Amino acid sequence: MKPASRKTEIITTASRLFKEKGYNAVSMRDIAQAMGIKASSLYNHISGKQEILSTLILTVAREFTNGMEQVLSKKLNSLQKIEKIIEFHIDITVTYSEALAALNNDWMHLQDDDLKQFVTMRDDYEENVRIIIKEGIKAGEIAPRHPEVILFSMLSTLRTLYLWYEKRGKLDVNILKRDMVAVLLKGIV
Amino acid sequence: MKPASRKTEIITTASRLFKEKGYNAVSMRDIAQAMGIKASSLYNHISGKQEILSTLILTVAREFTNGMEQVLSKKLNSLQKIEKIIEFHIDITVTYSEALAALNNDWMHLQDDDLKQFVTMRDDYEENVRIIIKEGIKAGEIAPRHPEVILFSMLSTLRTLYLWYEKRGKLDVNILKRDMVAVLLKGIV
DNA sequence: GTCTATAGGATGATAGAC
DNA sequence: GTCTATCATCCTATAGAC
Repeated sequence: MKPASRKTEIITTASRLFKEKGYNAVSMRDIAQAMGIKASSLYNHISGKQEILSTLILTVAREFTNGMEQVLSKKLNSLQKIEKIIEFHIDITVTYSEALAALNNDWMHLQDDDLKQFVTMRDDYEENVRIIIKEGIKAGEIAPRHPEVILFSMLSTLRTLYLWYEKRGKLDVNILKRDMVAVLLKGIV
Repeated sequence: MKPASRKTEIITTASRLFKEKGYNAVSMRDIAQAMGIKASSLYNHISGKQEILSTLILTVAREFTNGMEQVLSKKLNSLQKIEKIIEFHIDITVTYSEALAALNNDWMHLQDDDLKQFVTMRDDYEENVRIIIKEGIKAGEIAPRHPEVILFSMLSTLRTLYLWYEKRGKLDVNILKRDMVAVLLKGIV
């Protein structure tokens, strides 16, 4: 294991604590204590608490945006696109499971331009999934149900996967992808 | 509209603010200001901030427990039970949409016995759904996929419905129930 | 790169007047 | 039932010694 930079260490330590208690319930003293140093020492590596939050959230948000761009750039039908989306969601969840807690629960504590960037990325992302679902319904690949219900059901499952992945972490990622695609696409009946 | 008691007014005001920013980011001064009074006046009606949180969360948690008891008391097959669960989740979401934010995101800030009560109710609830799914698989009513994937997919969709219900609030509750049952049971294909 | 000390402000809660 | 005044504590962040 290569020794991570101090800044990286701060961010990963903070993300673990944010996941447990949320951004506002974790103090700079908490983060420092978990690292065995004093709160004031943190400021030698980061500009403040906000930098931790925006680094965490925007890094992962950009991963989602990249994943979506990859999917859109390929010649696939709607169902294949949705399968790919499910798969890269699972990949991102496995890689960034702690940061996803902050992204889901603490994004509203971002400030100014960071907040705007995040909201734009999130809305664009959602709109792209919405378009894919509507195209799929029009093409007869997806059942003609309310597109918003499909969109919501799919995204809420994928967005909260991080909460659940660790508990049942023994599950192989490929089995998870296969079963998740099956459950979301074909239901449980 | 009957004038709600001051205590009720505090709790509903707080729940709205908690939903926007989370328990720890909302101060007693914020709650008071939203009601047009001073923070110190709140303490004539409630014992403290913790009482607001535990009232909010435990009230809704008991609704879920009641709903589950109702379903378990009836002679239904597994699929019928799951349909009923989806339906009462939607009913609770419509009635308590703001409190559900606190239940989902701020339950870890409950203290002592309130925290224990909540965790017990949540775990019991989850275990009951798990048992129903496993029975359904055994009876051949539910597809033989990983029960934990089914459990998670269903509960994560239902638990975060509150986030989404208001945005698309025009949607009729009965249409929502019908489409949600269809999407969760039969998938989107 | 970490420390001690501390500034400057917000927070939950209480006491007591009206 | 609400107010003003206040306490004790916590918070983020900075200054400066080592």
